[in-house]
Amino acid sequence: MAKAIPSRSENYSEWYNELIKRADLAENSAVRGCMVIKPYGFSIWEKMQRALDDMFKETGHSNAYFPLFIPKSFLSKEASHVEGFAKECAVVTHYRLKNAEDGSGVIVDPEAKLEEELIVRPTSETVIWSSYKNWIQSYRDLPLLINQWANVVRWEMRTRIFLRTSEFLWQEGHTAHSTAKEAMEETTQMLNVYATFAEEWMAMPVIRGTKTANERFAGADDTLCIEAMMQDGKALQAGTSHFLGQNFAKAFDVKFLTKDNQQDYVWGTSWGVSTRLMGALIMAHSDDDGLVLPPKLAPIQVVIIPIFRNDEQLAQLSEKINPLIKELKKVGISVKYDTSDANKPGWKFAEYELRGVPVRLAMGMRDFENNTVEIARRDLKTKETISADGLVAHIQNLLEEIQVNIYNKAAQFRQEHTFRVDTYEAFKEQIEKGGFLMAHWDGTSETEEAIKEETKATIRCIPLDAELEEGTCIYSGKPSKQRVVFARAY
RNA sequence: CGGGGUGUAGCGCAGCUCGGUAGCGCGCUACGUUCGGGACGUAGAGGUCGUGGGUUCGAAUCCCGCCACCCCGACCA
Repeated sequence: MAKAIPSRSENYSEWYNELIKRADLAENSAVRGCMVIKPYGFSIWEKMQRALDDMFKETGHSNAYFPLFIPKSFLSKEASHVEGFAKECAVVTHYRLKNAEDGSGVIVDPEAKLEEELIVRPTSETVIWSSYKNWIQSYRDLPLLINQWANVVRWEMRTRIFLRTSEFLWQEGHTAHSTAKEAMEETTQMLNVYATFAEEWMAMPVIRGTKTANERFAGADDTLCIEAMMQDGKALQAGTSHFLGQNFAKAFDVKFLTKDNQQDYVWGTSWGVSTRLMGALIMAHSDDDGLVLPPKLAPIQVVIIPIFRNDEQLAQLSEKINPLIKELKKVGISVKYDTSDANKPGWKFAEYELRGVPVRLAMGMRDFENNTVEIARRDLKTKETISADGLVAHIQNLLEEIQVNIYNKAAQFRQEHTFRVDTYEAFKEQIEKGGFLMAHWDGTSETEEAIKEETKATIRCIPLDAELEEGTCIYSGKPSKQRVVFARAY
């Protein structure tokens, strides 16, 4: 029974939703806009967490945990921050339920109203800086380099599983420094950590850039980001790193004594990536047959499928396969040996393809006698029969090759869908076909707004590594010194 | 918040126009035959038809209300 998922070209968002369901990554929950991340999906997230967490530790950060609830008064201390988040906050007003008198169930106990309402964190700058005030006295306490893994809630009007859910999981780094320069360096460093993670682990090329004032984080002086291209040509912001200046230090009165005994406000950064990366991973590589996972993040890197008619045959095959599994595990490769007789091999082939397992081995009696094994790779959907000798090294190489190949494929796709446009006419025509549009912009919010209004495209970022080039703004004709990245975005 | 759609077995759906005691496919259970690209046979199990009310001898079906979810837009990571 070939139960194909909808194709990308037919209906991209249906393909995305159906793939998530069928690959057993996640499902919608009883609560609108929230998701249940299922074990297979969560194990991918755990792999992401592990890799990122190691990188944070290597760059000197420590994990801590701050509370889910934020006193309402905290949120109003930093003016632009409130403005950015006020519209999407969940508010706790009561602390008790009781049985309804008419027996219709439980109701909120009106007697149990909170003195001060609590906000479910949309992000934690405010609680964290209120703690930092007590933690920091002198330049000797700096830099303070903290990260937390947490859930946050942003009451979104329209949600999309993994990409924009009302509750999501993320990490948020919050650091404090004695100089602006050092804080800016931290901001850049963490952006580079994200870019490295995206490219080396997720096999997803990204553009590093600066956000325009319109797209900047509420409360930041500067926001850096990595932007990736999805297979429908839309942009996805995959991570952000903010230079907070002294904004939160001033709002929460976080001062320190400098070496020469002067009081000064500390300089801050914050940076985060979320379960949105799961959406990015799916949309960057997967195809009409299902998920395609980079080996470095695949929960199962190799699946082994025995082809047998009876228990004796399975036992024979297992005699060969079990030692192989041991060897693979010894070199750190995760293996699944699917001996279930509930489904036929063909069913299993399709199932593991749907789940994006990078390498599949199949061994039947024919192979057993010839000392061979059939090896198939998910990224290219090719297979060959090879000798069972030296398999471990072969698989190691193959996994590395697949990791590189899917990166290259994504990079090539991005290159083929990136266009330099020099007139607004060309811009409007090309934006309908999707992709990144490299165009000159006069640097004003008005122009950006107008283009967004007319074309739904936004400036994804001002690339950090772009060459300077004199030109004129496609919209206003005013002078511009470099091209910026325009795209329609998730 | 606007526009569209959907709620019937675990999942996907038909039945509703024209009211008569609920059906198909997948999945599930048992047994047998199968097993190198989503097998087949036989026998089973499984449903307050989203919810509240109304009309009627009788409602999944007709009428009124409510709720939930999905998709498309406006807001955002």
